[in-house]
Amino acid sequence: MQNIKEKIQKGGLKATPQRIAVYSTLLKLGHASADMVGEEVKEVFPSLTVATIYNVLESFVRAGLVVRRFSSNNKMYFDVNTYEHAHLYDKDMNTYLDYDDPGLIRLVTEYLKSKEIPDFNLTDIDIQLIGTFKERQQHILKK
Amino acid sequence: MQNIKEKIQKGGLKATPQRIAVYSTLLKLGHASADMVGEEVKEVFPSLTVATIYNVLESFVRAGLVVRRFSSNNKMYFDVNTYEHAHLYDKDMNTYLDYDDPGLIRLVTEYLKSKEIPDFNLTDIDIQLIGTFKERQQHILKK
DNA sequence: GTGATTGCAAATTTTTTGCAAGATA
DNA sequence: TATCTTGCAAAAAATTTGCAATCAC
Repeated sequence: MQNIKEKIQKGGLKATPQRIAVYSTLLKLGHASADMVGEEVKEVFPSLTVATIYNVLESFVRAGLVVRRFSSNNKMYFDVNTYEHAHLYDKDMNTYLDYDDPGLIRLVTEYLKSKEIPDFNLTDIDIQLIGTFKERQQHILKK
Repeated sequence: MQNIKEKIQKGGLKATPQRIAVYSTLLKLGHASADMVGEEVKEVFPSLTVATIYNVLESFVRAGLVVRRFSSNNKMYFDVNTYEHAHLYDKDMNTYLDYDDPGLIRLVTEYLKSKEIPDFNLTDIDIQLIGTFKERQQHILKK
């Protein structure tokens, strides 16, 4: 879409085809590790290099288009949804699912407003609900 | 201490000197990446290998003595404090600090009790307060 | 004694870098 | 055109593996 291009430019970045491809892949995936993006983006843009993918993702983070996601395996994850939302994290599969519950975020934000954490400049709240999905995708083997 | 040995054995593991060294290092550090543990443990046990450190940490995780910490850089972190607590995460320095606020955890736990998340077996809640520490350690350069 | 654990070295996986060529605003 | 961005290949960083020697129980 055209508005992807605009978003990228609004971040002060040049809207190259590579960036557009990565961004729209991220929109599709929601949150993904660098190589999940790589796998997926190759479908539409086979010539993209890993190095470029990392470059692009890094530029997105700097521009605030995307946010680094936390994980407990040793991979960097990225997330396009910059609105506030929590995550369900499947610890067996290392996968994320958005958990969209404005009430939860609001609750915590309100609570923290009353506390003043000394010497800390709070910019973000990240809530992960850790567990496992019952059945469903359990047949997919961890590689 | 003697009770480190007991804790390790209580987890069904053999209390080897390496494990004792790693565990007491973790107690000292609170939470640390594998190579932070490595750096630190070498002081007291110089012959320890990286491979062993990873083995030991992995065995601790399996035994429930230690918990994998979430991070947004590409490193695995580990945490000995298995009681529930939130974390302050300094995004510039990639460091953690315990944020010990039982009220916060309780608040969220209570809230989620009322919700039933479909198909999800919730085992843990992880709250990260992301930001930067004002001054203080800012002079330490990121490597 | 026996099975679990260590340590080595080498392999894998993930991320980063330097730099020349190319594309964007 | 001037600057930013890409792509390559190679390096660095982080984690894992196979296997023989060793140790804890």
